[in-house]
Amino acid sequence: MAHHDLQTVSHECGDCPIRHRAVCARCEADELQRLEQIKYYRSFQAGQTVIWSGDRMDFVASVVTGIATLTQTMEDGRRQMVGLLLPSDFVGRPGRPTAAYDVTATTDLVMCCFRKKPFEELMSSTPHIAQRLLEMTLDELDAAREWMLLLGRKTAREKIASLLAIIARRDTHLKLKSAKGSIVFDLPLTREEMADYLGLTLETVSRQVSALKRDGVIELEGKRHVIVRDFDKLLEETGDDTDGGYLV
Amino acid sequence: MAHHDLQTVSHECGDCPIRHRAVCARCEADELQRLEQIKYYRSFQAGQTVIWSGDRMDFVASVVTGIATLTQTMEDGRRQMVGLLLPSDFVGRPGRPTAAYDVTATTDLVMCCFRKKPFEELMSSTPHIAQRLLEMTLDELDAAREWMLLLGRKTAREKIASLLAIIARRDTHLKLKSAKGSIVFDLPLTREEMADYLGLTLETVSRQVSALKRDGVIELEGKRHVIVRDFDKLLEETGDDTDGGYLV
DNA sequence: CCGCGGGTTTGATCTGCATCAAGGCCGACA
DNA sequence: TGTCGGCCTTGATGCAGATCAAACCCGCGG
Repeated sequence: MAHHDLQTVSHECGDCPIRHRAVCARCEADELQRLEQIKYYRSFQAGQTVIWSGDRMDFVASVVTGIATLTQTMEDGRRQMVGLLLPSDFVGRPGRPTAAYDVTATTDLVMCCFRKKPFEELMSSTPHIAQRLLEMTLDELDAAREWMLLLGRKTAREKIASLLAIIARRDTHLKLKSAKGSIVFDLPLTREEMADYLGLTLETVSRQVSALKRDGVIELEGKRHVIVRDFDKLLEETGDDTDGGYLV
Repeated sequence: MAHHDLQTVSHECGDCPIRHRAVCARCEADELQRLEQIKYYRSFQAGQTVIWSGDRMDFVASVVTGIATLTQTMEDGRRQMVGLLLPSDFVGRPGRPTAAYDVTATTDLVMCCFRKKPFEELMSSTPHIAQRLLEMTLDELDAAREWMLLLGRKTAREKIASLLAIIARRDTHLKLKSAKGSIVFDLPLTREEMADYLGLTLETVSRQVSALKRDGVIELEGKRHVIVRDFDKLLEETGDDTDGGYLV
């Protein structure tokens, strides 16, 4: 099959990761059409549960707008967040029938869903989708392992700084450290959610956020609005290697 | 292309995960031959470093015999193990030029390596290899997230019990709980390595192992040889859901 | 205008694990 | 056979973060 002009085409929902490398506009058009056919949108209100751990999950999806969390809960109620889904992040595992975690909308949320069965078929007929998914999954794995270091070895203050740095980075699309200018963002999580993410209690989170503010690392307007005037200063608090870039 | 008799063929290194689903013996033979061509073995002594984080990594590999660990280290020396590689586990990420973690042999180790470039080519021409890798990576991601719960929310005693349960399970290939009979195995890790895995200090590990022994949850012969007479009793100590199976 | 409730802060106290320190065990090697 | 060096255990003490307990802030509905 001859390939024609090279260009990137993406199906219409913004940053959705289920899009193709630049291959061949014609072949892509085909696949995109098939994607469109199995795709639908779902909206959730802040606080709503998207799916419970163990439930049958017959779709895969990507976040269009809003924020969702993945959490695990122990019988006695101890909770650990194991993932934070921002726009363009992907949820769901082809080949797995049930959800492995609770997925919850922490803000109003729109997801772009693909019915799983046809998605899997599409996947096996178009190899680069599997490769794209593999790449994304490897990224998630790296992030999870980075988080293991945080949970196992960082102090409360370092944990808070790391979380703030990650959110700041994600919000502003800076991949590495950016020295210039202030970064301003709204915390998408309550203190309790931050605690569940960091393996702390909400009181400790509150105290450490106050401490970072007192020490001039961050500024706060209200409880959620954060201003970082000197990102490097924040990075120093994370305990991470600062010179080698973020993901070594 | 016509498919012939269905059967599973595997290239000759034991449990290596880079093997094929049952497809077609003839097609497989082809691919296996290509795999053989790019494959080689490497041996390491206990304690040797296989590769340092950040180094160029021009192969992917699977563990044939022995045990290796993945660790991350902070500048000040705090260490967190982020993966434990037992026979048949896979290391390396297609599409990534450098290693993301230190890989160390904790016992004598034999790995079956594939040169990365040709492996990637093979991967793009035989889609089910990418799918197999995706599946394995998803499994690793699940394990990493399970571990995040452990690091963030479990007590020292629960952490030890969980580690013992995982090793016992891996050693004996039981997928879920098995009530019957004693399980006997050797700890493949020193107390310090266990500590690095669990986000504890070696002293705490030692104390909690002693405590589990004192409380009759495990028996010890020497320092490394563990006997679990009642696996359920051990599972109760892990804090995990015991009824729903292991991976919910 | 008040009262209510969810999220947050702050203080006082407690505790599980880290830290510091001393020995014990045991295999290797002279 | 002694002793040296890894690894492990055990004890004493300290401290970061958990827990318990108030009170504050602020948007919202009455």
